[in-house]
Amino acid sequence: MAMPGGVAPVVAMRCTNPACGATATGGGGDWRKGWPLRSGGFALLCDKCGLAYEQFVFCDIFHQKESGWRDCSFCGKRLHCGCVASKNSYDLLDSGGVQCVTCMKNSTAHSVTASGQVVPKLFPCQNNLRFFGKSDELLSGRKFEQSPSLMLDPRNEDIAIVNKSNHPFMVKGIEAGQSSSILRQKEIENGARQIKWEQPTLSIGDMGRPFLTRSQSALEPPQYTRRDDNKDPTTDSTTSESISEACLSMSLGIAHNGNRMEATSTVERPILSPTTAIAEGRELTTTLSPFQHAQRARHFLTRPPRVGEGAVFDPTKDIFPHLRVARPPAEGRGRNQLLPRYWPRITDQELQQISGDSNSTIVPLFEKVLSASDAGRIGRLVLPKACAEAYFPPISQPEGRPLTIQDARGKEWHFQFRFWPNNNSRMYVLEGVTPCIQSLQLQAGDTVTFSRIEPGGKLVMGFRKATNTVSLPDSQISAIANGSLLSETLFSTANENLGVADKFGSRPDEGSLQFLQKRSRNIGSKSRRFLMDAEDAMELKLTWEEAQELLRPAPTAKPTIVMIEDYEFEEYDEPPVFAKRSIFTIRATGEQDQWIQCDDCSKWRRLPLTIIVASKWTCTDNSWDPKSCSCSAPEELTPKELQSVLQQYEEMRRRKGSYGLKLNVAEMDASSLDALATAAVFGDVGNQGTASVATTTKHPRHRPGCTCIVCIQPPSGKGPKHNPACTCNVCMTVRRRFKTLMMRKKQRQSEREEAEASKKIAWVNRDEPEGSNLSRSPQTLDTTRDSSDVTMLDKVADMNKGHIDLNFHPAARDDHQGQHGAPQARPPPASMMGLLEVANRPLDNYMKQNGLTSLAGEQAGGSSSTATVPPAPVESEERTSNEVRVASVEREPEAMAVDEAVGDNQQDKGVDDAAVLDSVRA
DNA sequence: CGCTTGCATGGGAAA
DNA sequence: TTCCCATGCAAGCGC
Repeated sequence: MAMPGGVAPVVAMRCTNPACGATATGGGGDWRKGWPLRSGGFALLCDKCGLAYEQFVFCDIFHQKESGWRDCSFCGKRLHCGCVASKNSYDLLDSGGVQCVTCMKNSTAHSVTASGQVVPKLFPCQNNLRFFGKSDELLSGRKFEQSPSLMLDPRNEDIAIVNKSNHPFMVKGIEAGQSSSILRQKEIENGARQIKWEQPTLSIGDMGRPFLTRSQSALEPPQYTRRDDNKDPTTDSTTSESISEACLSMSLGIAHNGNRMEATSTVERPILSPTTAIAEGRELTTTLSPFQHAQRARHFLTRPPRVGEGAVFDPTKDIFPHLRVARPPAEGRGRNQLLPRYWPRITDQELQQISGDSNSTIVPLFEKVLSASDAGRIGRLVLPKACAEAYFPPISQPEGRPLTIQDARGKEWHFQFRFWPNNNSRMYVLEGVTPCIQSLQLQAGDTVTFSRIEPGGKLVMGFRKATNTVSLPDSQISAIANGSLLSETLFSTANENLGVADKFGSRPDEGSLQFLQKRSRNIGSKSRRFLMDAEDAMELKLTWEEAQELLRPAPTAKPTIVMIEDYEFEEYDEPPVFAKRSIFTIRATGEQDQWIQCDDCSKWRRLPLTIIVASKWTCTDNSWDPKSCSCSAPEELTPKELQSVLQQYEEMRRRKGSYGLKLNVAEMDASSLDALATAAVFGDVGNQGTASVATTTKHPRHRPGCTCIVCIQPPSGKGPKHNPACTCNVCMTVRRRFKTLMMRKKQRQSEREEAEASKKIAWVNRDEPEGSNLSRSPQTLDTTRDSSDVTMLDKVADMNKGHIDLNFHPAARDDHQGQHGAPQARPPPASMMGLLEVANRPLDNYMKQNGLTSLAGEQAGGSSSTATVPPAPVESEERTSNEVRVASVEREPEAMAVDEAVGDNQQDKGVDDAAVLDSVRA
């Protein structure tokens, strides 16, 4: 395209940060989106200046992002962020910063630099004329005298050309391909968003301010003036117009141009590039939310929009019908506008599935992520007040009215729609949802969507299992905010491994999802309103296991010992720190090492156990071993050893992951102690191998290797602080459950005693001398299992299925022994840490080495089992790693049994831990 | 004793 | 500061 004035532009991008001003030609820089420009689009920042966008985070119309406050660039007045945007308490400045309302009145003839320097208004501007950069420099011309530059707004693809006369002018749609490709590449490289710029129906800048530019053409004088100065008098009745209102006027204006009034969003479809709308959805909702249009324009509208006719804003429909984008509800009569987290995210495919082949159309109303109480047995689903009042029949009495809602399969569910008076307000609930929830197998974290079929107005509900999503465009910020996606993101890795599909009404891998949802519940519910950037979400693509591997107690943290149910726990006041992943190994001597990989040469170096290394570590940081403080130094481990260690490490992680994923929710309750059992397993392994991987699930407040109950629970940040006499609900429930279990156990045992009376002799013949179980060495266990062992293992397998067979108890064997000998006194109750001492010698060694209080030792006095257990033998070092691995695999069911058994044991210290261990190790 | 029901409470998001 | 809403909790009820 010929450039105006015949100037051959040099494509260059200039950092909009006045403090930086770096210019890159040809895309050599690394650019990112900066602060929003009042005229739409965003400033352009280079990586050189290192200016994070978050530093300029501001509140948009929907308050999706807040940073608390900003200072007026003129007077320094502190402007509190948030609602001030919609109240027009400040105005955005293209050079960054904001301008308070007072200064706005005085600044019509000014422009301003970010530093607060007031400069005269820059230049007469034609349509779409825009300036990015330091206005003072532009005026002085010192930067642009020598070479004309193009400054590109990454969103707008509008190019401001500055020629020697310092008159920038905008060229739309040209060179954008070249320049935007740079940005596109950078965006993709950064992984922040998968933005596709290929199909700009209009320029991207128009996407960000879809109607502004076009209307500016019609409405604005050819000047670079404040938006507020160019209000459409027919629609702007107030002196303080927000961006959205400006957009409203634009949309209506376009609606007048031939589209139906109702279809404010229909109007947008041909305007918006779907891909861009997705990518820039946040800005889209900021500047031009159809829902906001609907809200604001409600009094203009005479008919509700019809989804099936394309009335509902659906930026993905044309090209990405399968993408899930939060759609603002098409309508709403509620006084309050619907929060984005309730915006339905129904794909067209799902809409099609609901409506079937009929001519009916679906109006997505809202959705809600089920909370624990929603999905619980109580059968009440709390409805967002605004949604209930907007979309459900009005009710005046707390008793409410019956409501029939059809699910996607056509089945009708009858609920009671009612409310409770609550703080001079109402709390709306759907009662009787349990059958529906159970039928659809919904759980906390899943999402229920509510829609309406038109004509007829019948309510329909769909559901969506909490699952992973593909790339996370900004437009789904609202979805992130609603928590489900957060949890989805958090556990996306596991989900991806499972190949979980997200289908409307489908049933993806339920067991795994249950696991994930169970685990994500605590996070999701608490983080429901958390707000993250897509980048943050990317960063959080970790499983809990992975996250915990990176969490360590702060080096300076001193734990305080608290007693809970007679067990000692370490409590750290300081938050955990993120550490580089390391591998702990145990030698045959019991000595443990920490291995860490150099980020430069990838060699593994030995570190002291107590060292916590930050995210990046190289050999040169190895001040503990002068021989290995250089990348040129040879690796201490032989390749074979290294391979063995890494294999075990990966195997451990893999098996641990798959093990967890196989469990259902109920099992997970008990198996949260898997680390304990796994540690026990590998503790044996450690005795058998040359260098074994010491596994642990690290709680952020505890040291590596700690296997106490706190460590093996998610890092909630709040450790148990219950005392033995605690009468809180949890403790009472736990005790009650234990009591029930014990009663059932006794009942079953008495029943089975009769049934098994005929088998006594056979069992007697098979029984071994007292204490044989505990006195066995691990290798004996592996190699000399007799049939009774097999039987026991079968029972262990049953336990692994989630059924805690309380009859399977060494006490039963004792009973058998008692049949042919003197009745034996029941072993004194052992502690969980007694189990640990038996099964986890190396870890205990580790704890001692690290000066940790030996919980096992604390409990050993009262545990006969620990007293009778000989030290785990050290196996020959000739044993290969493969053998070690096999041994660990064989013992995995036992570990799982320990999970269950110990899990129950926690409920009451009186449980016969030693007996459980007997049975597990038998 | 367990379940249901109705209300209270408190954290946190929104205004 | 207001208000939403997830959840706790106690009273009532039925088995």
